[in-house]
Amino acid sequence: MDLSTKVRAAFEAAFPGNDFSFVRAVPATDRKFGDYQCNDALKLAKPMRLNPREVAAKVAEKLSADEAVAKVEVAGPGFLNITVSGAWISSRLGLLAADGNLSVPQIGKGKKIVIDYSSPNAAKQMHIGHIRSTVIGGALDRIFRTLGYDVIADNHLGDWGTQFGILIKGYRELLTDEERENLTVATLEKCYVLSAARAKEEDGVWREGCKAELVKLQQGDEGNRALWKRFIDISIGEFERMYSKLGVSFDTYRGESYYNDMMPGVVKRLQEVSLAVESEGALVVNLENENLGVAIVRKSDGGYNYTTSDLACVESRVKEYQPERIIYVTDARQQLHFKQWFSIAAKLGCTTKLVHVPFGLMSFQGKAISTREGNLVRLDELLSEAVKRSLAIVTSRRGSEEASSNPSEEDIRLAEQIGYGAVKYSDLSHDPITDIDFSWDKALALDGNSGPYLQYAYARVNSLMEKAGVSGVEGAFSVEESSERSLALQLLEFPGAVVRAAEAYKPSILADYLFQTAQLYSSFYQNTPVLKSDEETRRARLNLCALFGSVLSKGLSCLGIETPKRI
RNA sequence: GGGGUUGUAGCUCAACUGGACAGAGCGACGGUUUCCUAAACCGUAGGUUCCGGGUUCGAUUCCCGGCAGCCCCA
Repeated sequence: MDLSTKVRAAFEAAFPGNDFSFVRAVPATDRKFGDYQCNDALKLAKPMRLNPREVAAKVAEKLSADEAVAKVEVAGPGFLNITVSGAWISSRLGLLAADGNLSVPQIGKGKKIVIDYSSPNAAKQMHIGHIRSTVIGGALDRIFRTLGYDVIADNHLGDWGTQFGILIKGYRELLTDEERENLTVATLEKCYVLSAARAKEEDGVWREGCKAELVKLQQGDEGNRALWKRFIDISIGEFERMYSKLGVSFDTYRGESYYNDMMPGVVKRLQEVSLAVESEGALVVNLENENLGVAIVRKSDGGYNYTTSDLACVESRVKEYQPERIIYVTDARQQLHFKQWFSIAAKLGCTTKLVHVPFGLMSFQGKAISTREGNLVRLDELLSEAVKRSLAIVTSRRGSEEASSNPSEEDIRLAEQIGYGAVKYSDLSHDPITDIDFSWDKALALDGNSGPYLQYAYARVNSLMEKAGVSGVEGAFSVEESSERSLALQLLEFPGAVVRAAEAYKPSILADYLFQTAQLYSSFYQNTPVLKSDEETRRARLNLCALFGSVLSKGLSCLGIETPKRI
């Protein structure tokens, strides 16, 4: 039984007949107060018209009867400070180690959720602005799966719209045969820029040509359709190269085009229930009484916009999957848009929980990232730089000239794991809502609170276990010294950290937990001998190390970060 | 003009949803490799949590009013 349950039971025993479901024990803010604290006696005192210290004292009396509790004290205005027994900690560690999920509760069992993230535009290269949605979404994806949810990861590609008219025209007339043969996203991007520039330069003929290609595409012309399909396939192929480096993968790539034909139906339904009304030629939904302004669902030229396509998309997903909720990971600028269409969806009878997870803007050199600003750093450029920097350290640690001038395959692979881990961790370790001004040094930090710090801790624990000739937990745990105790108590918090990260939609909560855990381990490692201690202590400490390794590895895998066995 | 969001150490960020003396990393200064990987560990310095009110036994956290940055809408 976990401690919160025990404390709750003590409240129940002391004051029968009340609802104590909110009562919980949390790790003590300061170890000198004990291992755990409970502040809930203070909340009860007023409604019960009792002195808070007396409430706490009565609960303490009941609690002290429990053999898991070594000491319980009432402090300050009515805090309960609880010290648990070493035996209890050991038995809890045993439960954690014995469970394949490390006691992470399977609260999502039988529940389906859709997570919509990354969503780059087709035919354009990914850049550092795409990291956040991809990495945060990817982490949430893995965290929810760890909690037992059946997750459908969907990539809502920008794969439809006027840019394809421009692209097709450019492809037909501006590219060389060779470029057409070996088509890449970089070529497509260049092709788009050239063609768009020409259309803009008052070249009416060119512009009309682009428009004509678009119309043909929309009307299902076979040639244009095939070309479009090819652009999309090439784009996805290249995106997947990035995704594999970032540790994410998608179940579906349903871009805007997938929902295109459903939009008239959505508009029709909006009109049927009189939600949408004509205004200056456009069709709009007025949400002013909710302070959400006005959402346009069909423009005056007959075109649709994102509100309509998002409504079509949600209808489609609900019909196909009946998910418990749908999570959208996009930048914070879109908050109003999401509030608007969430509200409309609810009015159309959608009962699925819709969640927008907004993240802060990424800028570079103080400016929003854009081609126009010329501050666009391509994602593959960042990732190769990450590998380059970690490779330099990896090879220098090898010590030989040979290793640094001619790195082995193995070292390169290691440098990739470290470099990508550094990039991912630097984003995931912050609250998503924080704005980030990109800098190479921040994105590629290799020491302190960084991905490599965590990977290093893992490599060390792994090496320790190898030397000891053990592969995992064997036999009982035992915690004696304070460095063991601190680490042990921290390890017990792992399931809670995963749950909190999911509830708040913040992978940063898990990242922060793992960093703190690794810090406690590093300190333990430095100051507490393992291999050289006597047989009994050695086995117990090795168990603690093994469990730390499992927690770290599972936690990092939730963040999409690899844990090499050796660094 | 309306709305959202952020404001915490020199810099980058935490603070488990209202708890005890606000914690880390980087940077600075000092120390630790005959000992399980020094990408590490230990220590020192550094704070009016933007400002002013309010609620509360208790506020970085909640409420009201300002100020500043970023963003969205018109």
